[in-house]
Amino acid sequence: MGLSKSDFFSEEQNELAAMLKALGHPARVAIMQFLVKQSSCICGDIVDVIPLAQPTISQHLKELKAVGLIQGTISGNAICYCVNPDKINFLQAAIGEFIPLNQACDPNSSCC
Amino acid sequence: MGLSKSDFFSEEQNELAAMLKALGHPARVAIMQFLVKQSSCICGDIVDVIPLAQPTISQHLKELKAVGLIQGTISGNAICYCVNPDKINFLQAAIGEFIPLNQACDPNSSCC
DNA sequence: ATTCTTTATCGTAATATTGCAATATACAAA
DNA sequence: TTTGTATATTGCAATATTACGATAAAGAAT
Repeated sequence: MGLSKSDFFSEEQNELAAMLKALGHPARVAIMQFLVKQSSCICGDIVDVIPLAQPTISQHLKELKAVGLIQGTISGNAICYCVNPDKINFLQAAIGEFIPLNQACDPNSSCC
Repeated sequence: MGLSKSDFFSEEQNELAAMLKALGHPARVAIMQFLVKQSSCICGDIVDVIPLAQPTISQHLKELKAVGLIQGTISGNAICYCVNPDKINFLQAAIGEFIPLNQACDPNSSCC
């Protein structure tokens, strides 16, 4: 159906999935990397760095903003985007929970 | 177009995005959480835990397997899935790089 | 006021994803 | 060999995503 049965899953599962999904596109990964590299939020030149049309970039930024991974504030003419470290920390911790602490069989064993 | 211009982006960007995308669905998040909770790869009962039809679960497992996040080995009749900690570690490190080290403006400043 | 610059929105075509019923495959058990 | 159990594949309908041209909106600069 193309629609996930998000009603069943928990709030946490849905939010985590939404954030991961937002990052699950090379253009958005590239945007994040660029913003971090700037180490400041003097922005507006993302379009020059990524070979996608301006409306497309705007759309990708919107998606990253929607899940809180980046923030944008109006600065006169331009808009100033920067990464929200809190969300990244949350993501990193959530991913860390996917590491099995005491996995009974290691990936090289006969089982896995 | 629905097709990302993945030719432009680097191998790393594409691979990272693919892994994040694979996790970007609540059902697949739930599968990962279940596999980790098992702390062993005695599997086969994922279908009982997640309210999706067996072919749908199989498809989700296939996607997680395709990016290497999980591994499955045939164990007689059933198939034994378990998490690949290496890939999780890779992901966690990659996400960590999204944290701005010396961001010139903090999210509460006038800028961001 | 007009023009330029920057970002957002709308509309839309191409493609991808999600979900499942039906069916296939593969091994185990009887 | 037949039956049962576990997983995969196929086919398809519903929906979502991606990309971009055209256009709008909003402030800056002249």
